[in-house]
Amino acid sequence: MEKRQNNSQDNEVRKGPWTMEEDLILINYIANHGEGVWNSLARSAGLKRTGKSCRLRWLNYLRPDVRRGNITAEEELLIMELHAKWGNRWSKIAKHLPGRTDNEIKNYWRTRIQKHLKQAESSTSTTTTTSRQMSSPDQNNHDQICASQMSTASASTPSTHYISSSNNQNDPPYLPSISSSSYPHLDHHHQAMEATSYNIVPPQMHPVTNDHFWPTPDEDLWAMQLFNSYN
DNA sequence: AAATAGCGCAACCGCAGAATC
DNA sequence: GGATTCTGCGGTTGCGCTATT
Repeated sequence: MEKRQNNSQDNEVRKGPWTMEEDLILINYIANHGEGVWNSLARSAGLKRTGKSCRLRWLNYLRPDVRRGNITAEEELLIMELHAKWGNRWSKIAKHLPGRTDNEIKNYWRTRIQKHLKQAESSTSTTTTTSRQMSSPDQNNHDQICASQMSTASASTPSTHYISSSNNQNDPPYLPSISSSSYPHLDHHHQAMEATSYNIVPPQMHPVTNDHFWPTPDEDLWAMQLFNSYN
């Protein structure tokens, strides 16, 4: 079936890194109208981006409950555990790691865990498992590797069940957490800003994750505060 | 100090399934 | 019921930063 390109691609469509102005437009628009219907959102907001691009930017980067900063040991364990169970179902795995995005987990897996597994493999195994299986994992082999890694990891790390996973699978736990390191990631791209310029209620320490978070779950408020802080 | 390699991550792409017309 | 559009997912790429030579 021939798929037509999105309407928002009919005109000139911007690609590449998002600018501060684009971020602000998107944040402000979502604060006022909510998210969803991304193609029309992109058009209505006046963004020269595809709906897909807007969605990705929002979900992976701008959303107020996105947790930034290092993956903790507990999170890593959980990722390995869930990956052993489900394979590369990153979005499914991400639902059990509040504030982490599927993209982040996927990247983390590919850049860190896979590397560690590879190293462990090369030091402990001279047999049949090939590096190709790691770079393009066959699911069964992959799960076996993960499972063996899990047993190793569990031996050295207390097998705590991290994060209060929601009882309801369809209702992922909401932690309105923004780690303090989310400042630098914005600064990195938008040099004009400094953390102190946000003028937002200071973050508190989350009792479970030991991460910083804002006590209000009000995303719109967060977005509006952020928006106002630019002006 | 310059060149290069490696790494991390944001963003893009293609595809499949769902939703809508 | 078929065509079209939208959404979400997993895989991949490319760029910027850092470490190493």
